[in-house]
Amino acid sequence: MTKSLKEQNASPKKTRRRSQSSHEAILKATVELLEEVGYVRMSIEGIARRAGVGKQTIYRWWSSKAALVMEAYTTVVANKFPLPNTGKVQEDLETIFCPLFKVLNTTTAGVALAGIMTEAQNNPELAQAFRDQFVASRRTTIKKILSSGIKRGELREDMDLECAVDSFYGAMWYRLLLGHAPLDEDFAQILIAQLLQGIQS
Amino acid sequence: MTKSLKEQNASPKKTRRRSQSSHEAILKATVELLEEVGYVRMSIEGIARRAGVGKQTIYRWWSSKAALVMEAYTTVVANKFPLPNTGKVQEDLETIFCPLFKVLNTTTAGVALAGIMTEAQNNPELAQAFRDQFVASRRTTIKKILSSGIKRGELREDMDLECAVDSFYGAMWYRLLLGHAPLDEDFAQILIAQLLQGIQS
Amino acid sequence: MTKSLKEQNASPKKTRRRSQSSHEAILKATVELLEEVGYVRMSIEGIARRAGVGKQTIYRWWSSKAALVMEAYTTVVANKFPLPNTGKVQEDLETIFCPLFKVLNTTTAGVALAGIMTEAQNNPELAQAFRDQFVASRRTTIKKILSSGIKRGELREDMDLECAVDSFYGAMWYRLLLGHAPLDEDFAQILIAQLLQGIQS
Amino acid sequence: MTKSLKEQNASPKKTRRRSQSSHEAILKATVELLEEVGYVRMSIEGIARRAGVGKQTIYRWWSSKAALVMEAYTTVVANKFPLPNTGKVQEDLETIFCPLFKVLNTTTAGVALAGIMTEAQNNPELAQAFRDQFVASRRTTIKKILSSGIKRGELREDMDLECAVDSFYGAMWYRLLLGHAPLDEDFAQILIAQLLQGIQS
DNA sequence: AACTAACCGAGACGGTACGTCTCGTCTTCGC
DNA sequence: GCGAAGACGAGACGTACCGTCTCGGTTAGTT
Repeated sequence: MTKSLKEQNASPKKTRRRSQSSHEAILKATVELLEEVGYVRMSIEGIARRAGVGKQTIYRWWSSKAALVMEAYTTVVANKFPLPNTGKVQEDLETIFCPLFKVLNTTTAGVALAGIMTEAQNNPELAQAFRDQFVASRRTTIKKILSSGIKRGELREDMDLECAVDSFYGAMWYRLLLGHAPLDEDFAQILIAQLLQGIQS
Repeated sequence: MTKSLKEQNASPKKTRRRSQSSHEAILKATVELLEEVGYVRMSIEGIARRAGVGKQTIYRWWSSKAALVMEAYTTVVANKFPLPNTGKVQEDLETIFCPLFKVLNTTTAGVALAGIMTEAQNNPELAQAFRDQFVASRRTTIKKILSSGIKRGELREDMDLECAVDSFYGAMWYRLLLGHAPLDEDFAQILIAQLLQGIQS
Repeated sequence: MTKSLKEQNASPKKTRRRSQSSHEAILKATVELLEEVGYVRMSIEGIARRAGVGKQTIYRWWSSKAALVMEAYTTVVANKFPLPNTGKVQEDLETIFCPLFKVLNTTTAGVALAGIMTEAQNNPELAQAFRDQFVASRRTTIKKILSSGIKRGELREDMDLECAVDSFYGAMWYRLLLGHAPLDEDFAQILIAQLLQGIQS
Repeated sequence: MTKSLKEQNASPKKTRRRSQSSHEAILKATVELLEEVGYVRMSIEGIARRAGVGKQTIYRWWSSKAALVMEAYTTVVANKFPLPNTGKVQEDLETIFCPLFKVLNTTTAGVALAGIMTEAQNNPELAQAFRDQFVASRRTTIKKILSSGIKRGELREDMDLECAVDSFYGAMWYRLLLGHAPLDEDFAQILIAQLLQGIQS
């Protein structure tokens, strides 16, 4: 995600273009530092130093630390979990959430996402971008699965889709941010089962 | 929440004690600034300035900005919602969550909680304190309600209590932090109904 | 006197250079504050505030408050009193010391020098710099005058040059620092006369 | 030197008097810390800590760090060098200055004196006390020796006493504070000889 | 082949806030 | 009522980064 969505410069400019090597060095340094020191301890100055790059080169292309992190992780996390949506609802959901929880649990992706959410609390522009570019597509995936389930008659017609999606992702974020209990595959299965069946006897 | 739990000095110490007026002025300034500028823009220096207090007096009694905010809001939010737990499960849950969502939605309490969660991402000590002193008691309340429901035969015996609690509070935090949809009383009711009944047809 | 003597970078560096206006504003603020509040009451923060400059800009170029004061006064006091050394010893010495005492007496130069000497007591690096860059050249001037006097036969061959110089400057510093008696031109004349002739009958 | 000269309470009050042991512990801690960390690095807080005494107990009886140091050293240095004044001027002066230079050179007395002089630059009250209670008596001693010399015909009648004293003590302080050359007994002898005879051929 | 932007690294700049330190005063309690 | 203990308001310390702003130097496309 670069500085602006309006970057699609209608007129393909004539002069020197963005340095590919700097771009990569910056993203690499970002990922490394995120692992090493965590989100808030990671500074733009530190990234520039590590990447062997001028600060301005970072500010030129990204609007904030979080935008940087978002670019670094968006593609990685994004396209790893393609849409199944072909079998039963429960299986489809497990196909999505089990590996997702595992990745958040065992890599720095969790810290990165938590960092973005953190910064979004005080950066409305980033919050918007995060919702639009990252969260929305993942929510849509779940909604499609649930919608298919409704069509197939597996799920109630009167259910609240948004609320259901919030239940899944809410529980995930809650454990990710609060850390009071493990965010593992077992949890994914129980969560899915329990929401599908309800807890009423 | 002061710096240590051991403050209940069984031996009433001999020297000058904590200044009551400073203590109050600091908490007051904290609440005011939180409303005015938000969590991250609020600085310890600013609080000290506003409270007419030396910085050291803040550092002496609180370990971080978040600890300060936590003390300022813990009591306020905490004891406003006493345990109902006398009727049906659904009613009890609504008695808890409807006013809670409303408060988070319409006052600065939501921003404050989000700030604490934010800082907890990089302050393990605070994270622990937040879980132990704030989150735990609220989770316990819900667990009691659900347990009573199980005893009364309203809820399944084989349900996962922790997972159920995560579903409720997870959805709440998710909307609080991400802000993609309103955290209102309607949402509380739908969330409760849907989790109780499940979404399966 | 900037942070290093090696600043005469034979290779004219490439990046943004030191801001001339900031440099001047800092020296100006230093001199002003020295007059207004005295050496120890003068703080780096205060200088930065007065000069409209970031603290880091001061720390970048000077290692201490004293180094700052030294730069501010070195040139001023230094080159005002060129070497006479052409007539009789007594006249030459008076040409040096009379205006020097007057300046120390009637301007803030005295306070500044006292401040440097003060800080030098606890800053060996500064003490060295002060001796090398400030004191030494003034002592050398006097030694040249006295040496010429010896060659011309005006002064004894067996005199101790160092000790003689200490007698002149020692008396000056003593009155400057202790303030028990005026450091004026009369004193300069008596001091010179008395040391030249001795006090023995 | 205690806080006030008016402390000689004509009416020996009935209530608790100054604690002798605290008084001594404070002076002892002062001397120790002066040796260990030097004048400016020594703080009132540190002295109180070392002496096992409340800060207020120090502030009650001394007006500043320098006043403390002055009391600690005044008696020590003061009465060690009794007035000779019985032989020839040169011998008398050497009897005074040789051991004095040696003490300043080889003990912490030099650092202590330098510290007092340092603080006096920014504490007029202390400066006055230092001149009156410490410097004056030492100057008087020298003046008496010189006066005797004049009476005996050893020294010129038209000499400037003040200026002569400044020459001796000035050179001493100059070497003590600047440290450009040793302040030893050889220097004392040369200084005395040279000032007595003059440097003119 | 020369021109000419834009981009690059480097890092100085005015600032804010950090968390620590010490100051000199104020308050409490025990002896 | 003195003295230890230490909390208090104050404010400077030196550091870390912020985001902006020059600097030359280095690339690419045009021309």
